[in-house]
Amino acid sequence: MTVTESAGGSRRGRRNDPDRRERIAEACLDVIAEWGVSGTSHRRVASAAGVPLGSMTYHFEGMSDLLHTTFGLFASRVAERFERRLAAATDAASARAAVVTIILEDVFGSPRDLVLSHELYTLAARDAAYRDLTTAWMARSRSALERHFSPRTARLLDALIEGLTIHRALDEGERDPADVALAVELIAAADARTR
Amino acid sequence: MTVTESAGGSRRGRRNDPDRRERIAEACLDVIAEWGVSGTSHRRVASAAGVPLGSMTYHFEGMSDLLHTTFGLFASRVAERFERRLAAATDAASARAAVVTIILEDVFGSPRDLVLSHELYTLAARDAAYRDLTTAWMARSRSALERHFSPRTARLLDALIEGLTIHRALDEGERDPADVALAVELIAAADARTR
Amino acid sequence: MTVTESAGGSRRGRRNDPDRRERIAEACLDVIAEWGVSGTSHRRVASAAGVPLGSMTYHFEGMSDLLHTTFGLFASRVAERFERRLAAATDAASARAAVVTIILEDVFGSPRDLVLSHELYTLAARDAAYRDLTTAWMARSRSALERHFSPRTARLLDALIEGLTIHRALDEGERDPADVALAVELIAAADARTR
Amino acid sequence: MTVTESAGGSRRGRRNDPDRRERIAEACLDVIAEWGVSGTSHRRVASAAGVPLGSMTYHFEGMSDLLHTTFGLFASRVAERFERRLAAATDAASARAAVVTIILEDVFGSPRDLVLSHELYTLAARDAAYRDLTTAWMARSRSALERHFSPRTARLLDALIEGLTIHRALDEGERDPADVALAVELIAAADARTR
DNA sequence: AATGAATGAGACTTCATTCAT
DNA sequence: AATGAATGAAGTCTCATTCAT
Repeated sequence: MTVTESAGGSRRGRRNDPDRRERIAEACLDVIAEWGVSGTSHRRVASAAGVPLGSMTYHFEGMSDLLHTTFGLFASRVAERFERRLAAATDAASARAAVVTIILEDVFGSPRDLVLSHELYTLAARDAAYRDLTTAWMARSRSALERHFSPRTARLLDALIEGLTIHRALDEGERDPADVALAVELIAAADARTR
Repeated sequence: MTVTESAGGSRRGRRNDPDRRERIAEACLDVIAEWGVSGTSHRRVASAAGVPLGSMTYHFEGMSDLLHTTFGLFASRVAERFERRLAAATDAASARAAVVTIILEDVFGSPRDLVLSHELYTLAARDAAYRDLTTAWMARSRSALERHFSPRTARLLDALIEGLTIHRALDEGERDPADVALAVELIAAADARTR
Repeated sequence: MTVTESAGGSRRGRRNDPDRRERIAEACLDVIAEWGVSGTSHRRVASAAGVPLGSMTYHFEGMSDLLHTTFGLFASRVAERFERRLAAATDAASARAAVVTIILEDVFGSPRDLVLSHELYTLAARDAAYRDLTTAWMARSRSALERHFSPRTARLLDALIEGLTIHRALDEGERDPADVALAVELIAAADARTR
Repeated sequence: MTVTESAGGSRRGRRNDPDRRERIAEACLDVIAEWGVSGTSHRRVASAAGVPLGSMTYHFEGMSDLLHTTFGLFASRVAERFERRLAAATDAASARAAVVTIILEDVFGSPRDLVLSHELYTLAARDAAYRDLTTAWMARSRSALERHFSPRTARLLDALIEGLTIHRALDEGERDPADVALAVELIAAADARTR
């Protein structure tokens, strides 16, 4: 193969580039984070990925295909981190602590992911074609929670995480981090009783 | 909304057709509901409102102004309904029932509002200029809840409503409506203890 | 824009260019003549008309609209010439001579019109949306012929004109102009008998 | 067709899949019938023929080569049918009947062939490179007619067929099939006299 | 011999905004 | 005060063709 351009001279060979598709999706994530779905164009993504414009519709059926692929990447990445957190918990108490950590650190801590989540939500709320992504994502979260909680509690905890996340993002007023721990306790406490 | 302008002295007038602006915002809401923020254009809104294209940039500074005004209208309308529900409650029990009703009927029941909410959330998550809208909206919700619950419980309930709403919208799997009532009970039960 | 506007003091403003649409159609005819319908693009027409690209879809709904308008112009222009020739004939003999002239001079004599005719025919053969143009055109020709011949003879003469035209255009072999006169006589001779 | 290449010695080979070229041309005919010459692309033809895109420019010099080959196939096929009809005629009367049949059934009866004919005509009217095809086609028709009619009558009959065909295709008004027989009689009658 | 990958040019169309009236 | 006309930029997508394999 012709390989990385650093080897060749000024020529930009790169004839076969099997990672091309993935690199584009990765760049697309950056573009969405910065410009929003509504500001995402083939041009901007191509430029961010360092590929010619014509490459976009060669590798992706169209904008929908590109967005779907990109958000699939994103959701799966976030879900993985979620799972890792909970897999590390050893008992009910540490599981509850893990949930609090997820909310306070993972979600509140990364504005980029938060923005991306909302972009996906909006897409999925409007267009069922993206709902497979959110459905699968939530299924993974729920499943991870079910290692430590009953199905019902898992559902409620997951919803709570979502709601706190949103309000943190959209409400400029200050919030007390202690609320998070309390809420988790309230919901999880039920688990002992109803399990 | 966009009070700034009409208050200023540099640009008087516009008093002779006060309905025009609002009619445009109303049409804009329809356009957003159908096409999304990303598909909303001056042309489409003008056409939906039955006003000439030139009218758009005459009555609104630009797209941001238009969107801000439009979503202000929307948020205020949804908040009003929320307040009305809770104002009708007479005691803690009926207040909890009101919350359940809000979730099951008002939110789950109107896909249009759900889509519009997400559009606004995404806008606000990315752009602080829209966060005054969401902040004010949530303040009204919280305040309405505080007629019956402690501030902390109000915050948690509000977050819960949000989270359940989202999951209902984005998860294609079936959900048990009874969960909603349970969750409200769990959160609100704390109120008695912590109040 | 640009509009070097010579004198004109109190003359109406040049901002409005009411002839714009027609000028574009005229330029489009040139482009089709040179590049064919298949080589006709907004860009080329805009450039030929000396208007900005954005002007194209402002003045015309789309390519179909542009082609339809343009060919309407063309057909009507050719039909006029046809009518004028026949209107000038005073008796059966001079009418037959007029038909021969039309074939030998008007049609054979202008390769441009011949090419344009074929472009329209192909369009109309495929797409019924253009058939109103050809139908109207033929109706005018027939009607002009009926000033001097019976309806049936008019139809046959018109068809003959068409056929000779095509063959002249597509057959590189030499043709005897006398054939044209003979054919017209053969068809028209029937007129005396069947009228 | 495109004999030039396979005859040359500089570019041997290609012997191991002789059907490939023809299969592509066949598919190209379908594509032209559906999309028109202007909508015909290598991609569409490759897809219709079930061959890889790269195969197109391998087997054909370019679009012109492809179109020329394809229309050669078409013209030869239509000419064959024409010849068969006339070869079956045994005397002047049955020959005239054959001509009427050709017009009424073969041409009027198959919209696909009509569209394809016009596509070729337009190509040939504009570009002399395709005129060898139409010239050869018409020579075959004329030759077939000359089995029964004088050269001059053959030419006129052929032109008449063409003209009636076009008018039938492009004029939405109703036509009387009897006209066809009459026209043939008028033209052919001359044959007896002038032969 | 044959082809999948890749690309730059250009296709049509929509857009927010400006400007003269 | 209000608007129709107009435009340059940018949108998505398709294309013929080249090239490395």
